[in-house]
Amino acid sequence: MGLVSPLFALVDCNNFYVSCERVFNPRLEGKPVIVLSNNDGCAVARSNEAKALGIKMGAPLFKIRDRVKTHGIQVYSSNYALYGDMSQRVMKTILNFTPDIEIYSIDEAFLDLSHLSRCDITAYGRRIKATIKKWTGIPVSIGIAKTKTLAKIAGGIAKKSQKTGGVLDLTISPCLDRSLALTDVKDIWGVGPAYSRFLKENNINNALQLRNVNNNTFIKKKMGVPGLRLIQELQGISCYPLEISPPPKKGITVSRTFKHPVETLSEVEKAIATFISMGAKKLRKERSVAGVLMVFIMTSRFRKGHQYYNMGTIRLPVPTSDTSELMKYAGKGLRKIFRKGYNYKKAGIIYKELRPENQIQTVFFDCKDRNRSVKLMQTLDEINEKIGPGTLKYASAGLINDRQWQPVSNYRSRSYTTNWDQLLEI
DNA sequence: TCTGGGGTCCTAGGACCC
DNA sequence: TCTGGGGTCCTAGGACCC
Repeated sequence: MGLVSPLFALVDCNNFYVSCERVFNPRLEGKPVIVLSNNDGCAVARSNEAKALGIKMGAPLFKIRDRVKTHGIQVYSSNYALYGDMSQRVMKTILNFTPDIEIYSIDEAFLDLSHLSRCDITAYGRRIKATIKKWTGIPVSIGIAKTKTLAKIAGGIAKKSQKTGGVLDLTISPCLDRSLALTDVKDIWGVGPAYSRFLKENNINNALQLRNVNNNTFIKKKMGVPGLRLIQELQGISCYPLEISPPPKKGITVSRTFKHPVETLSEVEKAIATFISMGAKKLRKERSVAGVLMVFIMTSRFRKGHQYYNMGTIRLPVPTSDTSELMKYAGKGLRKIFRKGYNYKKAGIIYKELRPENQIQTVFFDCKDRNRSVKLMQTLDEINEKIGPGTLKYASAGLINDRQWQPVSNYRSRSYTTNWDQLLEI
């Protein structure tokens, strides 16, 4: 530690969701393809061809229907079972090269390459890229640099520039400055719309200009401590180390936008009950219990006029991951915030103050039989694991066909890799 | 009548990420 | 008509305490 100066690589899957669909449907190669968010709402992944047609990230499907039609854009509902499984395959492939990997998101990983001999770094990157493509079918770009922020910039250029062949090492300085000058501030990791506007108002337009800023207090005032770290990272001083084992989660959220607005308390109750159950399952998978439960409901933020948003917070007497107990409290919370006369478009639950399940302190007057509840939940999870999700559930979540709020996905591909009934046919 | 200052904790909101 | 979901961190301001 500390003897070797750090060297990071960022492995970033290209248009990940689209690439996953292409692995199992090669006819999509070379065609414009988009993958939609929940409820087939917005485009959340676009192939290069779709980007070239001007389809923006997050564009609502109903606004791009005409282009979809005229250009024959291939449309897919998101298939998270497939993407999650493909992600695992990519990460396992990387682990064949080094154990020092931080899985940063479903389609990105940081690698620590500090201990590698510096002369053949780019060749090493190319081997990783070729192996991932060969073993999983997923194309990736790789950026290499002294800090994570610089590796992100390198990866961004590697993805766009044909010349790099998908791998760019920015440790060599003339190349570094040129790349920074070519990087718009809005494309820097950690710079969003607000900071981008602020920087441009002050004539800081690219990453090189930001790196060379000498008035730190003015940055600190507007962008806080993260702003200062950002500049350091651009200067090659690493502020964000590799995090090999992920820190424990601080909260678990389950929320959905309803395709059709929901008016009645009983409909919202069913949705909330379902979210409680989904979230409780996640809690148990993490071997955690929640100390605080929050319930929220809201009307559409795109609608003019009467809006309503509210959140109910409930401190649980004893932290728990028991579905029926959580449902009881969620119902109370919901009834506190529910108002008649609104069209609700979205609702959700949040579990907070998570802690390991083996650290619960019971209160003296706790009358619930906790051992029995733990056994019941284990049985429930096992049955749903074996026979299929949703085999056993609580009646309060509603029966399959009376859920008006339930999501739609009209363009779903099959779960090629995770469901025996949906394997690829040849 | 004159009425301090420092510390902690909590929460809401803003900013960012994918 | 139709507009995603799940996270993190930081900061400012209020409540409260001594």
